[in-house]
Amino acid sequence: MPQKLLAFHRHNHTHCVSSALAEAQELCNERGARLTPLRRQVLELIWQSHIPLGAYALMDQLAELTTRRVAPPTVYRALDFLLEQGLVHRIHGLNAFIGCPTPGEHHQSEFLLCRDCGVAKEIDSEELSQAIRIVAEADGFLVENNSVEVTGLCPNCRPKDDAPHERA
Amino acid sequence: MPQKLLAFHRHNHTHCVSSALAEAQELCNERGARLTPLRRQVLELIWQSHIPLGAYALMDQLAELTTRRVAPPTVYRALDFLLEQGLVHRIHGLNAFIGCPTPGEHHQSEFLLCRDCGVAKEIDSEELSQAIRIVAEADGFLVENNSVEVTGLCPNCRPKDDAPHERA
DNA sequence: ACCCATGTGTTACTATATAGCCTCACTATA
DNA sequence: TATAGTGAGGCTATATAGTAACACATGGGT
Ligand SMILES: [Zn+2]
Ligand SMILES: [Zn+2]
Ligand SMILES: [Zn+2]
Ligand SMILES: [Zn+2]
Repeated sequence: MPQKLLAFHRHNHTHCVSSALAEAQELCNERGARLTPLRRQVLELIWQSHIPLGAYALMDQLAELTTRRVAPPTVYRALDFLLEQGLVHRIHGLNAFIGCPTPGEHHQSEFLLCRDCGVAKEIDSEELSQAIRIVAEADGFLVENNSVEVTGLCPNCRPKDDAPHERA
Repeated sequence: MPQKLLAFHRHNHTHCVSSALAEAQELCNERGARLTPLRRQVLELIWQSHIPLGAYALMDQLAELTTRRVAPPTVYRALDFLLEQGLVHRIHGLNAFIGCPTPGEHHQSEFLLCRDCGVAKEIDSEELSQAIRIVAEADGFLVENNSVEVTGLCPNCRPKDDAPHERA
């Protein structure tokens, strides 16, 4: 299983980062898009964890790294580029951004968000997208884009109440 | 069919408003919650159409109606109350609020959003919620709340390309 | 050399949301 | 009746998120 789909489990995250960056570079090359140093750096910062990162947090980290002041437009422009290229997704409910583990393929923005540890896991379920399409079409609605943000507790943070039998 | 589920179709919207307000009052009575004049007025303003309304737009309208200055906390507190009572939903992708046509029942926040006319229609599909639960459970994720915002074109705004046969 | 397109720096600003404090009205006791 | 508690809402200020507009730089084509 690809590391990048293991957000909720212990995994070699260094591999997530390096493969995300490599894939991004490759995609941009194919498309003639320019993954500039700034854009790459922003992407790398977003991939530092599986927890969505806000634009201003990103800005601060960037400022520390470059030891220069970084203004909002700088980071928002980089984010816009990454969003256009499908390399990151925006999590509206958190005003934050998260790296896409499967860029390149057109897909929707569908996430499980743990309210305790903050980790976001992208879900890519044909059944789910299908269910949405069916509901929409029943209303004569033409779907262009969907955003699913499911909040709850990830396997690490949910109570282990499977066997609460008070065994002495 | 209840008026309030006809967002995309011509309907007697006055009835949406009056029944929403009546239902809200009833629910609040049952629960011992206080639907104060301000809260009622905010709810009524939100129900003025099926287009989600931003907090600041709401504020301005409220200020005009009362001919007094209205500060953000006033409207946000009313909105918080209405959200808690499940009388309105927040549309994160638009930073806006919309009346709930079926308050009382516990349900998720799932919407079709027309990017052209702006109308939002709440969808209440057990299949969709089910699909989400299944996907989440496959990851060991405990769902607490889900937010689905499907963007596209409503039946009125989508191109009528069903029979584009260029008949003279 | 020049032009042009694209990316980034910079300032200023708009938009959205919250913190904290005060007063008022209502209610529950003493 | 006094009085303390509670919750709603007015108010100022502030925090957080996102954008507009202009200046400058680079790099490629002519
Ligand atoms: Zn990882
Ligand atoms: Zn993705
Ligand atoms: Zn209506
Ligand atoms: Zn609802």
